[in-house]
Amino acid sequence: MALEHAILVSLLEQPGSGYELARRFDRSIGYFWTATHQQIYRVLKRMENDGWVDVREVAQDGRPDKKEYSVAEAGRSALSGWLRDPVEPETIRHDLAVKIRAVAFDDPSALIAEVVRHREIHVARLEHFLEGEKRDFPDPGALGTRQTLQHAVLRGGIAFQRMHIEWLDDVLATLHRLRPDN
Amino acid sequence: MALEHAILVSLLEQPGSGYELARRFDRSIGYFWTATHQQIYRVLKRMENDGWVDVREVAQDGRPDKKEYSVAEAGRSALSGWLRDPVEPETIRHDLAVKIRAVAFDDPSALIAEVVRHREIHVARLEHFLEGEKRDFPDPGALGTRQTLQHAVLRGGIAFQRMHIEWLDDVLATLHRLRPDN
DNA sequence: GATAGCATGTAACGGGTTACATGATTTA
DNA sequence: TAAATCATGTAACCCGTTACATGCTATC
Repeated sequence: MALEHAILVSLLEQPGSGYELARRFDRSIGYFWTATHQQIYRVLKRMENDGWVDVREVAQDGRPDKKEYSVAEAGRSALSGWLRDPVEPETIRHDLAVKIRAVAFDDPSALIAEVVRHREIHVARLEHFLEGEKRDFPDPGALGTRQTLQHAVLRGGIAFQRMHIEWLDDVLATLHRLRPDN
Repeated sequence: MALEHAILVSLLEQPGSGYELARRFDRSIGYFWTATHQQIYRVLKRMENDGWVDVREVAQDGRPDKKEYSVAEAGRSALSGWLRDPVEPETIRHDLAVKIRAVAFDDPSALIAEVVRHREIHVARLEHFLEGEKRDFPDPGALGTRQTLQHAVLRGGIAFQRMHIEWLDDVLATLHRLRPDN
């Protein structure tokens, strides 16, 4: 499990509330990890109980109060220990691949639309990532350590989207070859 | 959720026991989906209760009896309906990416070994996939529908491994640039 | 005699998803 | 006045992981 560690990294980069963390998981952290606010609040509470994070009530005007979390010493060393533990490479669970093999027992036409839809989503994500790259890392030669690492992770997200788009093109060509009448 | 649908596809390709399904999930289905025998037995029981699969007790000599499952009509139409429903593209959850960003607050050297380890695992998986390709699809021009689709899925797995290896090389170069003394 | 393979399960735990719930403020 | 944003949570359900459990047969 890395959600708690992803939260620790994000809070080390910048302390913030559960709500703010949820927004970060929609943006930069979303390049490699997703989490909903429900998950985040649940884990934050556990981390608070375990002494991994400190909380500070912050009054705001024109907005609800918030709880600002920051990393405590125990959290820092928990992260450090985890960094030294091996983690498993990601296992693939790809619904589309199941559907592709299922087409052998069904009509391909419905799947073609679905593959096109997925392709569009990956193209949109790629564009979003490329915009983020242009905005946040315009001069890759002149980055600090933190940004150099963030950029390397973002390049992984970009490569992931590009690979998907190419593979989906391949799948589409294959599906069309199955029915030349289409 | 696609485990039950992956099982349906596998049983359509070839009826079999829970044990046999578990082995298939270690092999060809493992290109795009993983599952343990515990999961499979649990889901098979549910599918049996729902009338998606039929069971037949098969006595064997020199081996324990087994329950051979095959797809029932209700299972076939459930799969057909699912094929027509949109599924979400995979969300990325990448522990290594969390670790990479965490390095900004820790020593990079431990991570380098971990990245090298991951790279080796992906190289081994790539080789395994390429062997499977050579063995099962030696003449891609002369495949039936089912195998053409299986091959397309396998090409996705191959592309996934290649992308990973390239990205991990990129990450390693980045980490080394952070510490030119290493 | 020990290990590996065949075959089927139960139980406990934690994580992820979805739905539900509240309440204030700002903007269209 | 309706919708969007800020902010925090509870509850239920299912899925995936890990550990435990049994017992037979074939091979080394």
